[in-house]
Amino acid sequence: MLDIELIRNDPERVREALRKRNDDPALVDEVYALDVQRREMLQKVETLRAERNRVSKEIGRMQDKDARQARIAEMRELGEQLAASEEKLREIEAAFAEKQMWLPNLPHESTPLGPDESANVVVRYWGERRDFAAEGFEPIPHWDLGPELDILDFERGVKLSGSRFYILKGAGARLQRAVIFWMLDVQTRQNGYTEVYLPFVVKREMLVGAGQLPKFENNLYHDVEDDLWLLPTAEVAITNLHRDEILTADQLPLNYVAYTPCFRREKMSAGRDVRGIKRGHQFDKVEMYKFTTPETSFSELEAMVKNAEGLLQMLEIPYRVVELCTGDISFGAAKGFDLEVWAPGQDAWLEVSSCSNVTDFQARRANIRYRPEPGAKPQFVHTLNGSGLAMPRLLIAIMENYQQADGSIVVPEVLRPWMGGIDVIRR
RNA sequence: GGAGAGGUAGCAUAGUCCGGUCUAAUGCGCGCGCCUGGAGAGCGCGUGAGCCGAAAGGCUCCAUGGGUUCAAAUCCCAUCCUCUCCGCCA
Repeated sequence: MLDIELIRNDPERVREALRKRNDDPALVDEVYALDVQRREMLQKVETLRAERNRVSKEIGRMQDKDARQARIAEMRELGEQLAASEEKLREIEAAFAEKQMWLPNLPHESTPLGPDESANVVVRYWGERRDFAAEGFEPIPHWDLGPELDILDFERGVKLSGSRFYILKGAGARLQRAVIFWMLDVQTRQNGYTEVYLPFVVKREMLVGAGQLPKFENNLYHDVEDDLWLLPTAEVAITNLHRDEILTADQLPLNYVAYTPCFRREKMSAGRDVRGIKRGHQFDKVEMYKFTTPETSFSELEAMVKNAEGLLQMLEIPYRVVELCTGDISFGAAKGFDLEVWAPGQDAWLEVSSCSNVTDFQARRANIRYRPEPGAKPQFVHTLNGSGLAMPRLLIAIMENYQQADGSIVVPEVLRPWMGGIDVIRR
């Protein structure tokens, strides 16, 4: 959500932000017009309410029966007028609130300008890509490696739940568990995050607060009976942890890390990434999240990216860091970086992390504030989220980067304490 | 799931029976000041959030949503949540 003052005072700046995102700037004017209507009607309603309040108190003190009855009759009439105006105000406010929820965050000035992902900027590469030619074999993709090793089962996943579901088996399931446990340990012990275990379903308002609703409704799984929604990312739950709270400055920054499964319908991506486990309806993720002051959010974003990079460095998997352009940053983000790992079996870069500074966008929606100092007026916090890291893709990268000529997979050194003695996954 | 009790501004409580200076009180906490060599204690003052308005000022919020009424923390209905007991259960 944007500050309505900004739309009132500098609508052109907001229109420009939408253009940079490749969105239609007309939305700004619709919101603006509704705001004007809303304030007009609000003043009308409040004037009537003030009158009613004043006279009602008077009636309470009146002794003269007839005069009292006359006043009551007057107020009865005023009450009807008021009810009609209130009804109109409710309608306008609902329309205003809904429209406003479709406005994305303003991109930060440092975010590169561009219409889509082709304008993203690779800011650095890390690690040497393995020279398979020199080793004398062709790397194969995980969708061949996995079934061959009997650690990945596509058919039975589809049997249970339909397309885009799969089964991890034996050392494959264990490897995923090892990666998750290891990442949580690094995040909590070395990077200063507090682990939280969260509900995997949340109420509708939480999705609105985090920015997934109303715009991305078609990507979410939803239990109609109880109006509970499956998390598309832990970010949704963590954002709302401090909903409607006023934090103190010395509590910030708050750093959270959570492991959750994530559920996405992916209807928009039908036909994309159909091979393998890169894009499924269910995946596991360890998510980093920060609540910060406005002054520190951009430096905290850098720190968060470094935290995610550290994991890949310890795993010794080559990756690159991509600075997202205005047309590719997420709906709520002002600035964002993706981490992409090298997947030699497919000769492709896979996104395993996206780190965003959402500034006060979610904080406004979820009403998360802090008091800069005792007695000061509450202000919105800044929030940041980033994967640290996302599962099946990291698993893909491990499988494909650590594969050997005989089709076995070496377990990365750092994961071995969780692998129960398995150093090499072989048939 | 059943029975009972409850949800009031950071926390704890009063107010609800019987609608009207409740414009929501009190204690704790917190902030500022006095006092002190310094701190504590003590004393004094202050202290919810949001919205509209150029300002004066006004409006909203007593779990949530409806309703009754000139007027609702207070009365009525529904829902949610918490606690106690019972039942069931991993």
